[in-house]
Amino acid sequence: MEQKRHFSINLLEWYDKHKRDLPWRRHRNPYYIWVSEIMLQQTRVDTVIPFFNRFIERFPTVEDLADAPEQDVLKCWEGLGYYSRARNLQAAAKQVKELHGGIVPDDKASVFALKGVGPYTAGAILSIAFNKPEPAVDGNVMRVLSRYFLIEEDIMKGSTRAFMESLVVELIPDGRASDFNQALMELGALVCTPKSPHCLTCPVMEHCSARQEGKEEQLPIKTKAKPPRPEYRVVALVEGRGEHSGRVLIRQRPQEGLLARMWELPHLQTPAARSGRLPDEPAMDILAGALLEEGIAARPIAHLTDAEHTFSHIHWNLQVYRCREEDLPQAAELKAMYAAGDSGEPSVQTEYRWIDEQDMQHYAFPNVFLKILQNYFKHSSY
DNA sequence: AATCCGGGGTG
DNA sequence: CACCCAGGATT
Repeated sequence: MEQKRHFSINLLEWYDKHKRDLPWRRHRNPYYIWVSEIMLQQTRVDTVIPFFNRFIERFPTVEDLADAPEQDVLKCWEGLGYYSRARNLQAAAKQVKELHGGIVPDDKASVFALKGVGPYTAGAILSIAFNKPEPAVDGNVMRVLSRYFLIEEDIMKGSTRAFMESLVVELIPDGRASDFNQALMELGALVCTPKSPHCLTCPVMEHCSARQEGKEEQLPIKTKAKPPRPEYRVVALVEGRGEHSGRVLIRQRPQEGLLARMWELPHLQTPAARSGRLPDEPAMDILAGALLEEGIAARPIAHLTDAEHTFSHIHWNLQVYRCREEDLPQAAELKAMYAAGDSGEPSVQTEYRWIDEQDMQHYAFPNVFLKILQNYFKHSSY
């Protein structure tokens, strides 16, 4: 069909002139492409660039990544979000080292078998790094195609994605899979933007069906995500005394689940007051009780700050209280009990550490705790 | 097919 | 501030 031919030819011509100079485009190194594609999942190019440069500097090869301590990998990912991407990437690096001698495989089955690599990323690696005619359909691509071809199906449906993938395969010009897939995404990022697309500078405007129908702003059709549910939490920022003077208490999150194995300030969920936020006195009482139960010898002193953190499905409302380490004999005994007591199950004991500002270098925190800690150390004059 | 995973940008 | 961006794993 003429509309398809026009699209492929003009898009490629545009890309040859407008392609951005990006760190992972300076070499055709499959490892660079792979790392960049994982980072670019749900994350914008401008955000990714500094993280990518630091990551490659720290882990120049697949083997360096495979052999690194996981905490180093998480620390390098700190602030980028979706930390399972980092954990999966390292697990996959170990796969590549052991199964493929450290060489990123170029066959579909092997690439798809890598941890953290699904249909999109497999297609991106195979096409961009190895120029194989595989589709790499992400949000950008679905937006561009839904507009140009006036596809009014819900892009959240698997069947719509499958249709788009078959369409891309038809559109890839012989021998140009790498450039073509990158061009599609580049157009979505720079021209065919979610809001107010820049149709007047678009290389394929002439035969764009949505543009002709005046529907470009209405596409793509997409079911809305559910709003995140609110959660209310009280957080303890425990200031050490005596041998812990000038340091604060942090703990490591559980091995699995949300923010797995990252570090944080001790906190617990509380019921929501009518206004959401609990009044200080009850919140401090709850926190005091919880700290004691955890075997932490500390007492809440005063409200320090509030913070928020939004995940895709949860919205944390955090009330942070400055607490003071106490040497309560009861607490010490409780702590000893907890340490010695085992319920028979191989449960991992929560790790607690006392850290100062410099020690933060060694621990990976979610942004919300990173900011609370940085702000605290900046203003505290111990 | 539905749910669980962060963080930043735009208007 | 409301709204947007969305791949992969798991169940």
